[in-house]
Amino acid sequence: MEKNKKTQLEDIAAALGLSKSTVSRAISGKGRISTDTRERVLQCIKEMNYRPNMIAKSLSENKTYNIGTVIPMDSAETEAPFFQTCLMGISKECAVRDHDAVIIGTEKNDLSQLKRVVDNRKVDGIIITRPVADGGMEKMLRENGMPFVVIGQSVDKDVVTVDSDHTAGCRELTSYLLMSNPPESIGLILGSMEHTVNKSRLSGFEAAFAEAGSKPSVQLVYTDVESELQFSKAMTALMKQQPACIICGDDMLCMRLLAELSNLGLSVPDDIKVASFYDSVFLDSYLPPITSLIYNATELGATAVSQLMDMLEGEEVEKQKLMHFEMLVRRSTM
Amino acid sequence: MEKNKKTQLEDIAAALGLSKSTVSRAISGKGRISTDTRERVLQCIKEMNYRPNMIAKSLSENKTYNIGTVIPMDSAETEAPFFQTCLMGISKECAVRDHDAVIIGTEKNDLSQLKRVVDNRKVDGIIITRPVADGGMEKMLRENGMPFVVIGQSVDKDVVTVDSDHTAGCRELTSYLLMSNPPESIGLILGSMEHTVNKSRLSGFEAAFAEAGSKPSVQLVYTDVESELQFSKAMTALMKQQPACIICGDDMLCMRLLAELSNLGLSVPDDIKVASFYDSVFLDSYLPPITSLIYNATELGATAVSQLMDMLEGEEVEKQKLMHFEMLVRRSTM
DNA sequence: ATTATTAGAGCAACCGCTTGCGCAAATAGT
DNA sequence: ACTATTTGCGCAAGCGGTTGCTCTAATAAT
Repeated sequence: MEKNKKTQLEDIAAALGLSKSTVSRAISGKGRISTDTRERVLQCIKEMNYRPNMIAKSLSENKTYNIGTVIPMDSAETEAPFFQTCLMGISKECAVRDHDAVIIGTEKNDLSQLKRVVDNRKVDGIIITRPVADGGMEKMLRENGMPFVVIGQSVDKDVVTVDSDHTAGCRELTSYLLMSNPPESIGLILGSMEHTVNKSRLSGFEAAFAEAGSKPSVQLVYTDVESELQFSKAMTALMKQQPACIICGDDMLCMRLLAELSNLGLSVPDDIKVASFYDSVFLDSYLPPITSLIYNATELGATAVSQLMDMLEGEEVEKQKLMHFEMLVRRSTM
Repeated sequence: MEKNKKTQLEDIAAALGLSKSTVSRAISGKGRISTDTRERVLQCIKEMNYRPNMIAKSLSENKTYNIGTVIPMDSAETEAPFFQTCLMGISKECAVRDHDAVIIGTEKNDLSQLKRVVDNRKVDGIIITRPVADGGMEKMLRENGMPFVVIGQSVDKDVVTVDSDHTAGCRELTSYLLMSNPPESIGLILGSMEHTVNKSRLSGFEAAFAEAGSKPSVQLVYTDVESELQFSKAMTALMKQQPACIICGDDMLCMRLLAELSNLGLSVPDDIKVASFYDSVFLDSYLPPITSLIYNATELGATAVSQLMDMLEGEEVEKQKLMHFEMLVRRSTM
């Protein structure tokens, strides 16, 4: 296990007959330095394959070059592809900026992991994905002076958020369905209202009806993603109203709905039309392909990182940034 | 933004009239120290709410207290719940050991992210989840003297791996089906053979037949998870053989299979039986519930971290650790 | 030609913690 | 009672970068 020491600042300084400071400045481009030496240094760095020791850099700059990402560990939530896709965007954008993403798994109302990371000063800032409404995390982070960005909505209008425009998306989708279906035949099925995202969706749904001068009649709020019993009951109640179209809040619900419909002998789109949020691999490979609002989770993650990075660099950032959905009309609603 | 400096070693040393070194030793318990002062220090730390600066600790100890986790970023793979669940186990176990998990998203055959993290010395070790067979990563890591553990299989019998025993699991499942179904009616549907895990599954499948003194006849290896066209074609070919049971390599395939069967008007388990690997929320909430091999991804992740940690501490660790599946017989095969 | 200014580079302190070494006091050995 | 050990603690040198300040040489200004 003879590990030949990594080359360090000193080495390349020696090789060029310069001092550490000069080399350091050549790299960062911060102080005053001649373009000539600068290039010589950069050249030498390449040749000697020098990579700075980020830990040392961190210590002296008081920056970690890490950002924390809190993701829920509750099993049902965890399995939603959203978080993982989002994580990819975060990871990618971090890499671009020479940062890294450390994950912070949190269980409902348990801030201990987050606290640990904050106390240990392991990150420069934090990204919260899909917060539950109580805002406990935000409060804690603020108290500890830790900058953060939320992916989703926040009750506090002062926090920086990035979100898909669920309200507009759901409104657009609903309006589209209202064009060729009677208002009383359109149903909505959502996950728990504990997640702010579902509130947004609901308000878009209602807005579309308001615009059309009518009111929703068939509607279902399905509040517990984990309980199969509750889902079945809710489904039965919903189907009794004989909706002609159903909008699903997410693709997990949609898959279960589709299975249920198939059990009932109803075929899509002939007997009933179905549309959903988010475009996981399920929805476009399903037969028939499902109309959906395309949800670029990767982009959301990447944008959140950008916002956070800008904050850390002291720039003014746009609060409450909203990304547009793309509505993809497919066979399930034709 | 007036951030009152965090209390540091010096402060608590001053408060007690001791030196930094003594306090440091009191914390780590490494040097020689009287139990009396030790307790006083610990007490004072609590009172002054001291948390060591991990960066400084890292620099002097030459340890990062971070472990890297490479996860695939290819969209289809990414959406598999496996990785995320696994990540939860990793995160949890890291926390227990006061470490953190940094994520390394990699796209097929692109080692650049991994290289960046390694070069930057951001981690003490790395966990690779579900490697593709070529072993490029492993080679790179070895060359850079970076310790690692693989979740899955490796071609190199010298690397430390943790995996569910897919061979045994698939054998058990197949044997169970062979008890009440004719051998020629059992089909298998797998993802790409590029993933070693599918090889293991296949060999377990074959082993069960061998034990029963017969050979598999209906069999399908579905090699491209992303191509819907290929999936359809493969399905058609499979169904032509009129299997009475189908084993799916993972729950994603299973969901698609179920959708397809439903389209064909076949009902489970009356017309055809279905069993699968991994127990995502899909499989047990589906109607009927699907027989499956329960795959504790969280435990896999946690175990990988333990193994890696032990390696880093210089202990001997068990190579090729295998975790048992639990077979859960449900209605889909009754 | 002489002075004022600036550009280029080096010295050394610092970031906050660990640790090898040294020294005095306490304990053990004979 | 006197030396040999051991115990408890402090000093100061790292770890590998960054950065404020200083100094000299080069350029600009008068």
